Formats: sequence, C-alpha cells, structure tokens
Amino acid sequence: MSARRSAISSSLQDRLVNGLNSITRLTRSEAQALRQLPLSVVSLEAYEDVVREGESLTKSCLLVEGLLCRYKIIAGKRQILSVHLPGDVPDLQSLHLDEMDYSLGALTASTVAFIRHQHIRATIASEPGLGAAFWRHTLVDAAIERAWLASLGRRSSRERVAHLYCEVFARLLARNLTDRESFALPMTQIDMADAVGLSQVHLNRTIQELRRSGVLVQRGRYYGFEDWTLLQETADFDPAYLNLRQAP
Amino acid sequence: MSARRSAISSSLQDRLVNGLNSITRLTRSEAQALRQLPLSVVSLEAYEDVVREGESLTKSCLLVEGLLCRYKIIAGKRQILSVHLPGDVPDLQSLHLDEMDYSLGALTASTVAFIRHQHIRATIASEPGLGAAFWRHTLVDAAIERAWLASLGRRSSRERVAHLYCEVFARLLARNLTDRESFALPMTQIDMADAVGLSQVHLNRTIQELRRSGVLVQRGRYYGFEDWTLLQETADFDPAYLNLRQAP
DNA sequence: CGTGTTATTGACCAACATCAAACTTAGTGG
DNA sequence: CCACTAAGTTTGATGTTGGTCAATAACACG
Repeated sequence: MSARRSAISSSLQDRLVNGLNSITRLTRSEAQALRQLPLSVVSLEAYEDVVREGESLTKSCLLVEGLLCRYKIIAGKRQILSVHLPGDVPDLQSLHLDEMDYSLGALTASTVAFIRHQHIRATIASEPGLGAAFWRHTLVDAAIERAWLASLGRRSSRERVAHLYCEVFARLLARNLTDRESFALPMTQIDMADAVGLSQVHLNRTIQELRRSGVLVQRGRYYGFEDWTLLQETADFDPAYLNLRQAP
Repeated sequence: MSARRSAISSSLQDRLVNGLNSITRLTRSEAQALRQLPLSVVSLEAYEDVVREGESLTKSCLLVEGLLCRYKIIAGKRQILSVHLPGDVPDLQSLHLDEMDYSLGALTASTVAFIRHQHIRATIASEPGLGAAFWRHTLVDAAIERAWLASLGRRSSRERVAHLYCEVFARLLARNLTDRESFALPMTQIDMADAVGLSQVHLNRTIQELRRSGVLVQRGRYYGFEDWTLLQETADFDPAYLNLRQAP
C-alpha cells in the first residue's frame, strides 16, 4: 500500500456522503459532519489486501475508487463474500467486533481512505443520527450477504451469476456511479468464480451460456448487459433487500 | 401464535441479558435497564412463522425457549440462513431496516417475547452502552452468516454438517444452555438439509457417513457428538468468528 | 392400531470439479 | 512497433458430488 497523508479534502468525504445517501437520507448537518472527518488516503494495486482475517483494527476503510471484496480462505480455497463499491465502508463492523472474521482485498487498482474509529465515534456522538446511518450501513451489508447465502444454497449457476450482475448494477446506479449503457463488471472470471462458489472452468461455461442466450454481452474485456428485464428475470432479482432509496 | 400479555417478569428479560452477555460484558446498570423492558410473550408451534419476508416491523422478537430460523424461499426451495437460540433477538435489524428481507420461523415449539422498537430506542437512549451491545449483536449475527456463506461455497457436505453442529454447540455453551454431555441438535433432517444447502436425501447419506466415522452419534431422535476434537477437526471449526467471551 | 411425518434405500441422471492443454490478450522491454 | 511473457480465457476429457424420483421402513402420536 502506498500511503499519502492528506489534508481534509472535501471530494473524498463526499464519497461517503454519497454512499450513505444511497441507503438513507442524511440531514444537511449530518452530511456536514461527515465532511469534517479526517481521512488518510492510500492507493492499492489489484489483489493487494487492506486487512487480513484475525487482525484487530482501530480504523475503518472508506472505498473511494475501485472495487474491493471480502473473502475467506477455506481449506486453501477462496470464497468471496461480498463486493464493495465506492462509498462503502466494508470493514465498519470492526468498530464493534474485536477481530476481523474475513480478509478485505482489492479486485482492481483502488483508492481507499482510512477513518480512525475514534473519529467515527466522535462524529456519532455529535450527530446521533449518524449512529443510525452507520448501523444501517452494516445491516444492509448483512442483508446483501444473506442474499448471497441464499443464492449459493438454492440458485443454479446461471441465476447466481446473473444475480451478481443485477446486484452490483443496482447498487452502482443508486449512487450515480453508472449509467444504463456503459455498465460492465470489471472482475476476472477467476474472481467471479470465487464469488459465486463455482470452479473457474464451470463459471466460464456458465458465462458463455448467458452470452449465447443474450443475457450478458461482452463489453471490452468484461461483460455487461443490454436487456435489463431479461437479466433481472433470469436472475429472479428483486432489489428490495438492498434497501436502496432509488432502485432500478 | 397464541399471545399472552405479561407483567414485567424478570426471568424473561434475563434471557436477553444472558444472550448479550455471551458476546459482550454488560454493566450492572445496563443489565438492570434490560430487565425493565416491557415484553409480550407468545407461544409458537413448530414451523409457525414469526414474521415473513416483506413485512415491516415495529417490534422485535426475543427468543426465550426453543429454536428459530431465518429462511428465504428461492424458486420454491427454502434456504435456512441461520439458526437462533434462546437469548437471541433474530429480527433486531428491523430496528433500522424498513422491510424484512427474510422470514423468521420456529423449528421447534418455542416461546418468544416481543419488544417494541420504541422501548428498545428508549433503553438505548438511557444506556448508550446498550446501543453498542445491540449493534454488536447484529454484527455477530452477520459474521455467523458470513461463515455459512463460506461454508456453502467452499466446504464439502461432511464439513458443512459438522460445522453446523460445532457452531450451535459453541453458542449454546457460551450461554450455559448445554453441558458437554447431553448436546443434541433437535432439527429434522429436512430442516438441516435446507440449512446446509443439500437435498434431504443427500443430507441423510452425509449424516450416515459422519455417524459411521464416529463424528456424530445418535442421541434419542437426533444427533450429537461424543468427541469434540474429532468433530471440530472434521469441520475445520474455529470459533473466533462467533465473538464469544467464552469459547469451547 | 392406524396415520402422518421422518428416515432410509436404490437407481439413475445432471451439475459441477479437476486436470491438462491450447489459445488470447494485455502489458513489457528492446 | 514487435517479440516476449504472464495472466486470463477457452476447450476437451473424465470423474465426483449431489439432485431427483420412487419406494419402503421406522417412528411418534393420537
């Protein structure tokens, strides 16, 4: 990680405001309080870890740019537990848990900004509504992981992959980080396989099938979609669990 | 559900104190505040639902006696997301989320006690430490679901089943609801199959295999274990994610 | 004793993993 | 700009795990 201490720079905190605003309605003074948070910016290369399972944290990490994922290694095999987008604070739960139960790594080159727990606590103390907002953030996160859990247990590989695309798209859209036309999920098939609990070979065949039936279309190096309704139907996707203020 | 309003009865709230105490250290005055919470007791038959996906709640449910589970129905198939033990408040997240993203049902005949959100909020306001405790409760819950997610994605059926036994045992032990000798998990194979994401037939064969290799032993109608080390090893179980104050 | 639920078995098939090799693409240094 | 390299993707062949269907056995309960 290459670190670079920063003065308080408003654009970074705005990411956080934007992220929280996608799932709740911040008041003007709450947003203002967030913009005062001292941050320390770090650049990450793809596949670099932010934290590892077992560590104890005194700061949490705001994703500013890029794509992070939570993961666990089980008997040498990696399972990706969730995917995180700019505006997320993926390890916020470390505010109240002693030890990380998963690792957090970058899927693409990314920028994160660390926020010390003491500053989060102070901000919550001065704006109690932010306590609810942060708590809600961790709860939405849990709801997303529940959806993945149900997916892994009971959905076919086709549905699982389509569902992942739906979820990420809906979340990006809710924070105005994509338009309907240019969406593509910049994950390698290896990573996506670990996210949906398949082998890389089988994931590849699943994607080919989705491509053949027009659900996914190649967008440069990665895949996106052209027909939202079709994607949503093959995924059996209902965005309610995302608790977004503005769902697709 | 057969309802029966209750006067403030200390033994019920003690369940909650006991549950929270297994993952955090409550102060005397926090425990005292919890014991003042007004509750309304309800008895459930096995397989009765407490709430359904999509509902909005103004009260949460403390499990007093029995066994509850979260579940989702995906394309007609049920996936159990977590198992809840006396002292848990499984739908606590409804305090900050608008709509249930899962259903909550009884696996065995159970007793629950509803707590109105307004009373929870008032209690937190008077004892801010309880805000952290409840938040932590929802976070531990999320960590447990992450462990299930990783299990479904990357563990064999043998390991998955053994892991479920380990988890429930560790959680029961941490709140003194079992001793080492008499533990048995009172779930039918049908329910357990839905919990570990297998078909009922295959789960049956998995259990037989675990039984043949001495990992599980029949205890009356259900199964338990005799050799904790063996169980733990076949499950590759590490209780850290449970965030218990006292792990096995 | 029935009767309904749960557990068990066998036969068969589909989904998915693994292994190994070939092919593509993006990025690198000359 | 081209060869070279490493990473990612695609393909084929083969074996394993786990699902489905259907029938039977074992309980639990009234």
